[in-house]
Formats: sequence, structure tokens, C-alpha cells
Amino acid sequence: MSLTQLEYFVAVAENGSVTRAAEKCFVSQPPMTRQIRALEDELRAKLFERSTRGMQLTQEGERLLRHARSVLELVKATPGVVRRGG
Amino acid sequence: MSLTQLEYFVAVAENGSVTRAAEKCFVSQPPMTRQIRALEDELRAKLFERSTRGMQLTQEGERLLRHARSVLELVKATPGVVRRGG
DNA sequence: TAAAAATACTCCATAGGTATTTTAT
DNA sequence: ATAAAATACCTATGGAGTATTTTTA
Repeated sequence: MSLTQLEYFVAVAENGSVTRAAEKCFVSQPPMTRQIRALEDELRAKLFERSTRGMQLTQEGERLLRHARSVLELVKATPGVVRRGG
Repeated sequence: MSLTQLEYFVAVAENGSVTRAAEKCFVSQPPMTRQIRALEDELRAKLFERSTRGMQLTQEGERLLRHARSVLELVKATPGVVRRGG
């Protein structure tokens, strides 16, 4: 698992679509699709239902979404923690 | 910042030495040295004092150590969160 | 002078890009 | 028929290895 995968995952969840998430993240669609699948493979969990309308979170995906946001928040706080304590 | 960098950083902090930390992590010493420096560069913080006796955490390093452990704990909990909720 | 970290370089794994195909509505 | 995801293939960035040099106690 990488922080990039968590970022991509949150973006797809928030946009309901790999295509739109990829635009927001300034990457192309295929790498983002691959990272999402790699994350699903590693966690042995189906995170989204796919359709031509986009990507719909599963129950497991919903749980990962909350958790991933916590991780990314913590990471984002790192520079402040290092200088000012936390 | 990457999870690997945080793992390497914690290993160096715990072992007081890049050389020993590298052995524990089954990587060689130069990559680990480089990742630690990259982390210092990105955070614009000196994390260790270097000497021939090894690496000694600075104040900023001490703060990062606590924080990095939190991040890695959270990441480690991910598979459980996804299946059983968290 | 001996230990540890730092550097130079090479190589390879993998992340990302473009083009295309598949799928589902 | 179309809009989205998935796949195939290629490229390039960066992470890791070996050999060596620099540093400092």
C-alpha cells in the first residue's frame, strides 16, 4: 500500500468516477485504474462496483474511505508536528 | 513523503545507526541513507545528528518519531478496518 | 585508524503515458 | 451508440545495489 494509492482511492470515491478523479489529480485514467485494482488486490477486497455510470463504493470501500482519510490527514499534519510539536 | 521513508526513519531511530537499521530492513545502507536525507530535505528539518557512533535523534526527530509511529500503526490496521470495520 | 555515513555509478522495477478494446446501458 | 472502465504496450523516473570515498571520534 502506498500513500498515492490512498490518495487515488479517495479521489475516485469522492468523484464517483476514475475519469473525473484522474483529471482532478492531473494523471491519466489508466494509471489510476491500475492503482485502484492493485489496492483491491492487496487488501483482497472489492472496493467499488463498476458500471458505465462510474464507480460506486462497496461497504468495504466505505470503511476504507474513512480510514484512508485519517491516514492522509495525519500525513498532511507531519510538517507542523515536526516543527511545532503535536 | 512515502511510507517506506517513514519505516526507514523509525528503523534508524530505533537502531541508532543506518548500518544496523539497513540490516534489519534487508536493504543496503546507501538507499537508506538517501531516503533519510530525502525526508529531511522534504521536511526542511534536521532529524539526526551524525557521528562515527551513529545517528542521534534531534528534537525535531523525536517529534517525527512519535508521529511516524502513529501513521504506520494506522496503515498497519487497514486490512482489519476494511473487513471488520474500525 | 577504524567506525560509520556519504557519494558515484549502474541497473531494474514500477509508476505513468498513449492508443485501443471491452463492457454495460 | 456512447460513456466509462479495462487492457496492451511503451517510456521514464526513482528506488536499490556495489564499490568507493569522506568524515570524525
